[in-house]
Amino acid sequence: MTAKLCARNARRASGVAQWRADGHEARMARKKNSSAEITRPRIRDAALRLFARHGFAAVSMRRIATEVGVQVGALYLYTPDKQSLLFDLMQTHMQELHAALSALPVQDDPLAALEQFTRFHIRHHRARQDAVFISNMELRNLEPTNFRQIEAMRRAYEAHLAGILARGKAAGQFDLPNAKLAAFALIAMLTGVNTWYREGGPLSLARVEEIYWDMVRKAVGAQ
Amino acid sequence: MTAKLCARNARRASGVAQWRADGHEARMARKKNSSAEITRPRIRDAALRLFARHGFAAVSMRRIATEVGVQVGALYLYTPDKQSLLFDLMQTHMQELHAALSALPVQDDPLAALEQFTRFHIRHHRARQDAVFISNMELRNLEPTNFRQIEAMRRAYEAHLAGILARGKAAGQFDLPNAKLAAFALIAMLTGVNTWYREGGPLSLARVEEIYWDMVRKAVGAQ
DNA sequence: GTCTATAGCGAGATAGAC
DNA sequence: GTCTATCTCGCTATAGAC
Repeated sequence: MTAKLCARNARRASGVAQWRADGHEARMARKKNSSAEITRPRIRDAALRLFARHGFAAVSMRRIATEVGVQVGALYLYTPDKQSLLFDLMQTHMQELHAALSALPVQDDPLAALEQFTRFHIRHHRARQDAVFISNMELRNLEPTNFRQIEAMRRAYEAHLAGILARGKAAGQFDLPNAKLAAFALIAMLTGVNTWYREGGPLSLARVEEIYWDMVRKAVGAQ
Repeated sequence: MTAKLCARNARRASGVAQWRADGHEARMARKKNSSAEITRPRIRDAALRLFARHGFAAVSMRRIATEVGVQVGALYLYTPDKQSLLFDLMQTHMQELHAALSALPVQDDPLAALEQFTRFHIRHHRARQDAVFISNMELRNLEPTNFRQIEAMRRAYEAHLAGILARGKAAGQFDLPNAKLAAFALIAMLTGVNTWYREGGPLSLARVEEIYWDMVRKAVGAQ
């Protein structure tokens, strides 16, 4: 009984601390709906991290709830079920990826477009390691309808790169046997950075970008 | 009751068929220990396929048993627990990978060695898609001791390629900023073939080998 | 909006009959 | 070597109090 009360108090205290960290006045935590506005992103953050670390099937709703600091029943105020939570995370990730890609300046020159894509891919994926990991690993845990939606967004992303490569090939700037395969190969190569790169290692991300861009440029036979 | 007997008979019949397929006389199925010699590999095969398709955490021992055609208790004659079954599959895969790599003829020329490695990697991994998938995806489900062993074998494989690249760089045959990163990049790229290649597609595996070797050769700045 | 409590199910693993 | 039966546990999801 005593232990349970202590846990509650600790949870509430950390909730207030979070509000302060977000730059709000502490008293705003009392406003209507304020706890929901806190809890929803905290559930998403906890699920993202736990799914990435242990895998969707290995993480229980109880564990997510514990991480957030609520009881398991409270999670179902924010998601109808566990599957929807996974789909929501993956869909949001893919939507952000496409939005960020669309926000890049248009490059008429295929070589400039390829360099921009290469650097963008490394930076964007590096900054979202957990979401990338989940989106690559948990496709098989999506129900068919959900799978098709995510898969379509993946294909569109690959097609974007394949388009750049095809343009460069048509213009005689790239020397490529097959633009589509090259797109697959390059994306696999670039996403692979996430498997070994660690903050604080011997190489800066800027240096990694240079090294990978060097390999990409050569691989497509540019110049 | 009737249904259960039917299932049993079907199981036994298929067991005998397996023996025939292996080139043994049908009556050898009666020999001492013969069922164990059948059941063990069938458990491994079923686990390999199910883990690859649905993920380690999502596959129950009951499901593996059903696939093999035995009751769940029988699995524990062959593995002390589920974790050991996963580790055994991954360890066997890595050991076979190293054995196959060691069996390749020695190539003094770095370019010849790189071409041999590229073609070997694509072919070997393509022929073992389920084991490769598991070995890449289920590392996080290994207990720490098991993880360290598998991880060491992975690093040794990467180091082999990095060694080829470093030799070629030292000899002035390759133009590379960083041999170790190039090894990571090339392995990610080559393993990626498994994510899209399907038997019966428009490209033969031999053609895929050519296309990827073309990209690898250019990426390392050979010649 | 969150809690407590629980329904209903399936998991991993083991014991003992045959 | 395999089966049947079972122990014990943890899971997803829901109901109803506050």
